[in-house]
Amino acid sequence: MAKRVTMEMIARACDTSIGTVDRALNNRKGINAETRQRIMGKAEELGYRPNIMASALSRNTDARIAFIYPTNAHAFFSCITKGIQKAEAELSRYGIEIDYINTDPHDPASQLKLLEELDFDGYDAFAINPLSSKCSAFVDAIADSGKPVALFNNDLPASRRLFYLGTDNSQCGRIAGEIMGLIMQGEGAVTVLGNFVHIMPFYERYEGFCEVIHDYYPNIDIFPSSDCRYEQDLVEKNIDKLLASDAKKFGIFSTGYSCTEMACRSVEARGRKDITLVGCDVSDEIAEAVKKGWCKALLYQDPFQQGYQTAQLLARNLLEGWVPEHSTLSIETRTVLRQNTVNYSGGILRRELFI
Amino acid sequence: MAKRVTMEMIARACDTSIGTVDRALNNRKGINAETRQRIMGKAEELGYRPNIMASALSRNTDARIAFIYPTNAHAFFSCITKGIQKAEAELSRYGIEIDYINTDPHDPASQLKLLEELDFDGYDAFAINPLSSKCSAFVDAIADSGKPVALFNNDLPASRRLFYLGTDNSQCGRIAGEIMGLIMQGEGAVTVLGNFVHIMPFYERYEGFCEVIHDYYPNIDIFPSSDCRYEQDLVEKNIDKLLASDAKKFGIFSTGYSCTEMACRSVEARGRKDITLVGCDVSDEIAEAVKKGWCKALLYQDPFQQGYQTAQLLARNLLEGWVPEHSTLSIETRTVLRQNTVNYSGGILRRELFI
DNA sequence: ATGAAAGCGCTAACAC
DNA sequence: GTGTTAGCGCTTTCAT
Repeated sequence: MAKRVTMEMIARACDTSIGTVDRALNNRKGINAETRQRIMGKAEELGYRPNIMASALSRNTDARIAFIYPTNAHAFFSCITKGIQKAEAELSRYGIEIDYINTDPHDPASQLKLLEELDFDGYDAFAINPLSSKCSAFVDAIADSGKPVALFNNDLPASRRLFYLGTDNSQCGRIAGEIMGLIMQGEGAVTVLGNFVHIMPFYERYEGFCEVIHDYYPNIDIFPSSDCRYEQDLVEKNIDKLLASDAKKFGIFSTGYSCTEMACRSVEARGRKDITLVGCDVSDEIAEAVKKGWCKALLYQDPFQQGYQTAQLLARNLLEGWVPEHSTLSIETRTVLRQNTVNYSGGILRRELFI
Repeated sequence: MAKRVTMEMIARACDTSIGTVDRALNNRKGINAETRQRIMGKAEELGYRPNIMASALSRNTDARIAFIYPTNAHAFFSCITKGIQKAEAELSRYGIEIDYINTDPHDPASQLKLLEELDFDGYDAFAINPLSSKCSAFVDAIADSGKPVALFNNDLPASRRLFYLGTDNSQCGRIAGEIMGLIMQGEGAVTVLGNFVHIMPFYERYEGFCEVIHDYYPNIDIFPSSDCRYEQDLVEKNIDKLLASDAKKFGIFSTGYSCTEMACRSVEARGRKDITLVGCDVSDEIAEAVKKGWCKALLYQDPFQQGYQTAQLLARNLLEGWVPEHSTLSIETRTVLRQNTVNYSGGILRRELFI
């Protein structure tokens, strides 16, 4: 092992005690400002890097991370949870504990209420999937108290988060546009389904999609579509409108899991494999539709990774003071086609086989 | 922190000393067989799990992993190295060191020679990308000595490796077939390029590809192609033959980075964007061809992950005795289209932005 | 074959 | 504000 620089070496070099070095290095109170400077300088000079194992061993008490995010029955959220749990299992050895604090995905207000009532002192770090821009105030308040807060799945760029981790929604839409254009060979009419009013990322996907169709496949017409909320009827109406046009080829880009499920049902009920359906997210029902050919491709946000990586990175910040170079961290959107739906089970990339 | 079971607790419960518990738990010599049994039983009963931090701290000396794999100038190999290096940086804190032992990718004999001469005693674990089935003997010899050996990128299923980690080549071919079928709308003629004689995985990709074309797109003809080795001329000849047919649409599946580069050049030189070219791996040149539309899609093996994960998992085995549930671990093949080539730079998924 | 004890590098509690 | 010291859970060496 390369000779490791220890706190004791710094103490000797500065002609002081290891206790004072500890105070300086860890920003504790009760230390003379210039002593701190001197020690920090020496540590830098010697290339000191804390031994996190000794640290965790000595601390002998867990750090707690609060994971605040919505859940419901859909696989998307349970995959996030599984990812966090995997990280938790790995991190428990390093004295990190995680609390799961869930609210309803469709009720931003309940998340805000929860944040208002939460005892922040009980936690050392926070990971939040914010449902509303009003969460910013809480993020900033926590950050002010010196504790790290990570955002995932949905960003609040104006907040003082340590980092945001998620997929690039615009690129998701762009890839969908590319697949659509390739399969439709640059001609026909398409429509985009989504719950645009309620869910911000859907709009970003829509924009990315339109950009690509516009730039690379200008002969494909984009039919304006009205919001689908969570209603099959509205989906049918939009598809009816699309099919009523005199185009030769038809395409549908569905920007979220719920409308993807509805679109799959609709295309299957109509028995129209000639329609190029491209969707988002994976569930067992959606995967089945892809296997049978009703849906041609899916864009996968890898929710498991979103949970796992957020937890891991936050732990790294806690354990070794790591900070990201970029405050926005992305998970690459994966493309799922018929031949790799087998990798997905319960809407999740099968982690018993895949790393 | 949940009350952790320590060696001291086991020692007390067994009315023996912590030193003896250490001997039992870590399979050291100099301990009575039944004492060992008793201690192991108690440890199991109490749910003992070693504290790897205390262990590493106390050991105060590094474990060494030998990484034996081929390299040349191509991005594919440098990405593997970058992945290993990332793992190394993370693992150095846990007393793990890595040695990089490289040979020429096209010279299996030199790798064998190296294995013959290597001092196995200098290492605690081994990660090997084997170039020949003759490596099996070394894998087994090392395994017999009780040290873990992981294989990556290329498997030797008959060997006594701890695990194999890589992509599913058959699925890579299947996905390529799917993309080809979708874009060609199920009709036309395709050929498959590769270096089949020398490189085993290429053949697996070929088979997967043919399966899908056969099962789902039976109206696409597959033209037999002769081996391309590393020669542009041979690629041109194969493509000439393909184009000489009376098919309306043409497709090319290229099974490795070198023939993908050559195929991109050929398609561009011919100015034939109508040819559906699907390739494997990413380099700057290949990415450029995708951006410009000469190549429609790439299948990416994520060499970075292959290196990174192999190192991480081997370390986990060393530090905490982890063993995989399945001895074959896969990295999911990624699909790269024009809209996500920007994520790749120097043939690698940009890790400064992407997790 | 077994036990005792000295650390590994750090934190936290206490003394000055 | 600073120094001292007792552990954290384990490995390793030295007695027995």
